[in-house]
Amino acid sequence: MFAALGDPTRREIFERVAARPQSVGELAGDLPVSRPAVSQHLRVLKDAGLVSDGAAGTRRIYRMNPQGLDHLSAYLNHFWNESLAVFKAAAEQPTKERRK
Amino acid sequence: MFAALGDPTRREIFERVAARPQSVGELAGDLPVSRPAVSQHLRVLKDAGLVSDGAAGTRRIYRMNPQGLDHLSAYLNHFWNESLAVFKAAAEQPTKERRK
DNA sequence: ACTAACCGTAAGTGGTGGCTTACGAAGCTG
DNA sequence: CAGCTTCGTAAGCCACCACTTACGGTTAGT
Repeated sequence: MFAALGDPTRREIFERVAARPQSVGELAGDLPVSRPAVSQHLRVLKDAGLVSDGAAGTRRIYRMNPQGLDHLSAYLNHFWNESLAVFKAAAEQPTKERRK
Repeated sequence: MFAALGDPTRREIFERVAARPQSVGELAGDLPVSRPAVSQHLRVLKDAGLVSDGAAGTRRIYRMNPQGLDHLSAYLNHFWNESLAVFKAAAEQPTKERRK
C-alpha cells in the first residue's frame, strides 16, 4: 500500500485520477511515460485498493477509491496514538529505570 | 515520504521505533538484517522526518516523530475531500457532458 | 592511555521494479 | 465484415536500491 504510493510516477497518476476519473490513454497523453507503463501502474494501484476501474466502450475509466485511503488513515492514527502513549509514559516517569 | 515507508524492512523498523525508542544495535539484534542496514534505513526515515535521533553516550536513541505523520495525514485528507467533491459533482449531473 | 562498545559511512554486489517495444484481445463504426 | 481505437499482457533491458563486509571515529570504562 505504501509501496504503491511510493513511486513518484504512480503517485502522480493517483493524484490525477483522484482529481477526476480518466481513461488510460488520457493519462498517458499527459505523462512522460508510455501507455503500457500507465496500465501497469494502474494495476498496482488497483491491487492496493486505491483505485477502481470500469468499462466504458473500448475504454476503461479509472477512478479513485476512497475506501483505500481509510486503511492508510487508520494505520497513521494507530501510530499517532502510540506516540502519544510513549510520550506520556516518558513524561510521567522522568528518570526511572533507564533501559539497559 | 511514502517511499520511506514503502520498504517492508523500513516500515518494520519504524513500527518498532514508534512502539518504544530504541538504539541501533537493539533494533538490529531483533531484525534479520545487519546493523549497518538498520543505520541506513534510519537515515532515510530521519530524512523523511518520520523519526528523530539523540545521542546517549556511545549509543544513539531513535524515536518516532509525530510531526511526520501529520504531513501524511494532511495529504490523505486532501484527497479524501477531493474524492467527495468528485462524487458529489457526478451525482448532481447524472448524464450531462460526457467527456470527450 | 588503552581497550572495548557503539555507531556512521564507503565500496561493492545481487535482485527487484519501472520502462519500452511488440503482440493479441475486445469493442464501436463504416 | 473489415478497420480503427483502446487497452492489457509478455518479454526484455537497465537503473536503482537494499544488503553485506570493511573501515574509521567517538565515547565510556578501567
